[in-house]
Amino acid sequence: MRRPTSYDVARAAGVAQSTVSRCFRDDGGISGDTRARVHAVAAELGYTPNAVARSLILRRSNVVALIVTDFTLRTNPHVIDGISQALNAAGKRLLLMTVSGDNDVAGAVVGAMEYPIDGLITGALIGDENLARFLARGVPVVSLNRRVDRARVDCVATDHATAAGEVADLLYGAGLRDFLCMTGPVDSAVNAERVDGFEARMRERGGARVARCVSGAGYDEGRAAFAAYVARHGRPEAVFCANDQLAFGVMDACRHDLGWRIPEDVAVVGFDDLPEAARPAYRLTTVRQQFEEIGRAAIGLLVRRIAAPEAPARTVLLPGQLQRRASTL
Amino acid sequence: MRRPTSYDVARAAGVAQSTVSRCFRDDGGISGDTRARVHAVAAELGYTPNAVARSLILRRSNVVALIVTDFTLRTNPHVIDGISQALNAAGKRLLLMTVSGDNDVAGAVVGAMEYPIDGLITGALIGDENLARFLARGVPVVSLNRRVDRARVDCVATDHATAAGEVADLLYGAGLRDFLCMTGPVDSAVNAERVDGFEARMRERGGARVARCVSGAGYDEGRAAFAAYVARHGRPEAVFCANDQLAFGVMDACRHDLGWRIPEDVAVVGFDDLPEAARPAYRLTTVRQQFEEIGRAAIGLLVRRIAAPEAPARTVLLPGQLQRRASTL
DNA sequence: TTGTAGGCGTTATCAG
DNA sequence: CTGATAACGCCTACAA
Repeated sequence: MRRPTSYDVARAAGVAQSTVSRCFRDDGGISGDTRARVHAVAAELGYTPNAVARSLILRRSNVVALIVTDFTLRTNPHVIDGISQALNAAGKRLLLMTVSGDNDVAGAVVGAMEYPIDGLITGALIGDENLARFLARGVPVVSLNRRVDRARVDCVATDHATAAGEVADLLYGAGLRDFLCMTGPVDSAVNAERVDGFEARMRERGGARVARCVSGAGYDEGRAAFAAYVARHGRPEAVFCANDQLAFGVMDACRHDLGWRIPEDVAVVGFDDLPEAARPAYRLTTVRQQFEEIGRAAIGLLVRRIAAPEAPARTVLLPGQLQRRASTL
Repeated sequence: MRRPTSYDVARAAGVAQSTVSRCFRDDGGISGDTRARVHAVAAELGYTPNAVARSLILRRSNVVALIVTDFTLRTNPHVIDGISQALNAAGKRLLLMTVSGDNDVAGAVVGAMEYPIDGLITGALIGDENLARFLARGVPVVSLNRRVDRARVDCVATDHATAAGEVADLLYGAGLRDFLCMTGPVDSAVNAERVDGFEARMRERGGARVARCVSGAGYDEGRAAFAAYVARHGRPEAVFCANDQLAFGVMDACRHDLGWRIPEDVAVVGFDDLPEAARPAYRLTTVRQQFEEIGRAAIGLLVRRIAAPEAPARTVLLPGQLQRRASTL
C-alpha cells in the first residue's frame, strides 16, 4: 500500500540507495550485473521513481502547463491533441488548465506557478503582469495564436491576416462589394486579426462596403446574431465569419431561417476548416488552420527555448490554407 | 530568476521558515500581525509555495491524471471540459494523457505512476494488471463509460444498454423490422454495450433482423463502410449507429452517395447527441449523453473515495436521454 | 503564538 | 564501479 522507495529496492537488492538511483537513470557507471539485479528487484517490488522527489532536486518537472479557454477545448480539441502528442514524443507531461471565457485565469496562473513547470503554453489571455511573473522565474512561455510583444515570449500562430486577405481577394474577385463580417466577441484578438485583415485588403481594393456584426463565439450566437442583423440591415452579398462555428450558424440561418440560397443569394466564408466544413451539409469555403502542426510547433519552440533560454523571441507563422468550396462562387 | 523559497520570505520578514509555511496554509495559530507582514513580503518577493516540495512530504499532489484516447479528446471534448471544471472547483489539477487508439498506454501508465496522483480517471483501456498497480498503491481509480468489475474501482457511465433498448423500442414501434447496426471498431466496449443492448431488446420483441457492420470510429469510416455494406447487402429499413459521428457519415452516404431520403427510405439513429446532431443538416434522432455531468460525477466519485478509500465500488449510471428528431419517423 | 529540527525520496558530489 | 552524504523546499511534531 505504501509506495516503495529506492531505499526499499536498495535493501532488497543489497546495494546502496544511490546505486538504485543510478540504475534508473542509465547513468552509465553501473555494471550490467547489479543493473539487472536492481531492476529485477524493483519490478518485483513495483518500484517506480518518484517524479516529485526528482522534480524537487532537479528544479524542473518535465511538465508543461497549457492554459486554454473552455471554448477552445470544446471547439478546437485538435490543437490540444497536437500538443499532447508532441509532448508525449518529447517525454513531457501535460498539465491542462481550462479557464471559462478568460475568467478564473488567476486560479490557473497560481496553479501553474506552484509547479516548477518546464514551460507554459497559453491560448488564453493571462494578462501582462502574469506573463511577467512566469518570465521572471525563467519559465519559457509560448503564446498560441496571439502575438505577444515581449522578449523571450515565443509565439505560434496561423497567419490570420494574410489568409483573411486571400478570402477578401476571392470574394472581391467574384465581383462582390457588399460585405458583412461576423466578428464573434469583441475581445477576441484572434478574431480581430482576421476581420481586420479582411477589411484592410478590401480597403486596398477599394469600392467595397464592409459592415461588422458582433456576437458570441459559437453556432447559436452566430445564427441568432446574423438573423437579427439582416432583419435590420438587409442582405449582404457575402459574409466573412471569424470562425467556422459562426459560419455554420450563418449558413443555417440563411437556408433555414431566411430561405436564402448559398452562394447564389449570399456567399459565406469561415475560418478554421473544422471537419464539418468539408461535409455535404456545408461545403464551406474556409481557411484551414493546421491545428496539429500548431501544437507541434509550440512544443518545438518550447524545447528550443529550454535549451537556449535567452534566445530572441521567435514567431512561427503558419500559413492558413484557403479551401474553396461551394459556399462561394 | 531563482524561485524564492519560504526561507527567503522568512529572512526578509524576520520570522522562522515554519512561520511562513503556516501563513500559507491558514494554519490558525498565527497572529494577524505576522500573517499580514509575511504575506506582504511574500507578494513583494513573488513567492509561491512549491507544490512539488509540498507533494513530497504530504505524499499526494492534488493532481488527478486523466487517460483518454485521442479519438475521445477530439470527438468528446465536453467530457474533458466537465472533468476539468469539476477539478477546478475541487481545487485539483489535471494531468492529461492521451493515448492513440489504445496504443502507447504503457507510457501513459508509467507517467501517471511516477506521480503521487490523488486519483486516476481513465476513459481508455489500460489493462487489468496496470489497474492493479494503481490500486496496489492506493490510488483511487474511476473508469469512464466502462464497467470494471473490481473492488474499489468506481465507474461512471451512461446507461448505454437501456438507452439503446429505448432506441430499439422506438424503431420497432414504428413498424420497422430490418436493421443494421454500425458498430464502429470491434474492440470498443462502449460501442458493444450499445449494439448489444439494441439487439437484446430486438430479440425480446421478436421478428426482427439485425445485421452488423464493423468500421472505424469516425465520420469517414462510417460513411465508406455503410456505402460498401449496402452495395453488398441492400438497403436496411433503419440504421442504429454506435455514435453520432458514424451516424453523420451514414446520413451523408444515404443522401449524397445513394440518393436516399431520411427517414422515408431509411431511418437513422445515433448516440451521443453532439451539438451537430440537433442542427438542420442532420436533425438526428440520438441519445444524449450528459458529458459534463459525467465529468462532474467522476470527480465526485474520486473525492468520495479519497475520503473513504475502502468503500465498496460504486457505479454511477447516468440515463441516456432519447432525443427524437427528424431522422426517424 | 513562534522557533527548532527531522524527514519526505530523489539527485549529485565526493571518496573509496 | 559503488557507497556515503548533502541538498532540494516544505510540513509537522515538539519545545519554548
